[in-house]
Amino acid sequence: MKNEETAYATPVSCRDCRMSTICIPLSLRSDELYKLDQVIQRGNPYQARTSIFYCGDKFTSVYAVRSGSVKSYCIDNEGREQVTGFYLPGEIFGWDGLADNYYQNTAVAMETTSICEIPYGQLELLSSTIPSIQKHVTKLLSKEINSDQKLIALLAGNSAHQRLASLLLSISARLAQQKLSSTRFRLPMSRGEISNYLGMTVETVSRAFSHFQRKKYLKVNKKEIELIDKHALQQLISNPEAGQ
Amino acid sequence: MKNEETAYATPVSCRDCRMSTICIPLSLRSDELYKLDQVIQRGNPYQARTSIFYCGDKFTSVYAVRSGSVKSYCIDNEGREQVTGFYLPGEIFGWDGLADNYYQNTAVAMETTSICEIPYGQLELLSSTIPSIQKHVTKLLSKEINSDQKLIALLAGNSAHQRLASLLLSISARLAQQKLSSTRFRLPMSRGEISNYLGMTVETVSRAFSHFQRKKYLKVNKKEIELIDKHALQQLISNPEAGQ
DNA sequence: AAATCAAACTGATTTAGATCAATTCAAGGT
DNA sequence: ACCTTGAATTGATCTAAATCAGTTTGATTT
Repeated sequence: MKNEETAYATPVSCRDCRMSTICIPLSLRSDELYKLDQVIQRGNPYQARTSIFYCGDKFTSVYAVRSGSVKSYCIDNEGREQVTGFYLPGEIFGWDGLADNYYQNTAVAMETTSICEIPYGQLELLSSTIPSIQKHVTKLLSKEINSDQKLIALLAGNSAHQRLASLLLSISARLAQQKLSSTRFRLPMSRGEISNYLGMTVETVSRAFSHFQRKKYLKVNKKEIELIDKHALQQLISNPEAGQ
Repeated sequence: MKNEETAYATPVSCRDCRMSTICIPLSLRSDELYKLDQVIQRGNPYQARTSIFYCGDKFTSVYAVRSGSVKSYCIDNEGREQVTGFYLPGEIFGWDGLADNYYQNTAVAMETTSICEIPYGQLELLSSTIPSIQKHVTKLLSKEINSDQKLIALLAGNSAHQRLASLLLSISARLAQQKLSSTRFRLPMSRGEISNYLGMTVETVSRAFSHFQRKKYLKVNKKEIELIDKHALQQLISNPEAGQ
């Protein structure tokens, strides 16, 4: 049995979890919180490269990343893997299984990752008696739509440099939300996963990193990133001429 | 006052509407259907190029396309229009406003279009007493996620020819769902809107159409399309070498 | 009917990013 | 310590699609 008192131990309840503002509505009364708490499953951490669910599995739950990170991907028409999303701490994935009761993507831990499983049937039951939970679930779904549409716009309308800059700033902002450093971080994904997600090749990703480093926008060392000039990266996105 | 008896008149109730299997859960009891019916607004048709809502407007409603078609777009970082979706009869749009109560996109009628407005506040109220409506709403949101993710995969992993072929087959399949011809149809959008949506230029779209026509996959005459060899187009998507 | 204007198509040229190829580097395994 | 393996980087070349530059067509106005 693991020691529940240590910093990295699985929290006993949602109340102890620093993700709670994401997972649960802020306005939950304590008796309601208790009910939600009973529903959430806190399993052992997933090792790197292990799947949380597979494309085609029956939909049972949505999942919240507590620590670590997850990628979701599907197999495209040509039989190749296509990355469709990266999920960082505080983010919820698995909604894609809801429409027709089977997951449309495979979800894989990119590193050692601990995850809360939220069985959807029970969440639905809870929703029907606690309206604020229902509202929150709907908002989470809508947020996933918004972020997917931002990615669509990014892929359809931007250059390779702009896409990578966007991804880095997005990761930075999402880490900031979790009160983690927004300027120094370790990318959980490989160059190959980045390039696949952004619709380009590994070589182009690598060259873009080198370019940004030469321009002193950031420092790269393999997966370690230090953002030095976020403003310049922002400029690059809103004006492709910026910086040469 | 318009004649409600003619084929193109606004239906008096959801029961008369051939879109009803999309808008409402199939299992609705007649008293429940009556309640939903009371909530839905059936306004006058929108003329081509008129907006249903603007990006930044306060979120009030979601909308179902009854006839005609709608595009949604946002203004990207460089100030240019970026098309994020096309909506055909039977499809529902406007979910993007749900997350933070303001629409993230502008929705524009691409031709004369009649639309049912579903005020979200009232839909929410109805959902809380009729669980099957709640379930249906959640499924619609999840479907939007699935189709957005398919587009992400398309944009990130496919060539210009493959993207156009995918769009054509997607439109074909969606028309078929509405019992309309899946082989002969009129594209509601311009070449410019297609190219923007698919992340390419008008010239490339035009050349792709010409190529498909030379290959006898289809016949094009401006916006009129006749799909001759759907199988070949399908092949092209799953195997880029197919047909040279 | 002539003039205007925008959408669509086509050809010539350029280029961003893909592909091909080689090297470096770190992590495990024996 | 040495070998193997895979990820990442860098360079050289190639190509799909962008850009630039007309031309054609059809719709709208006068």
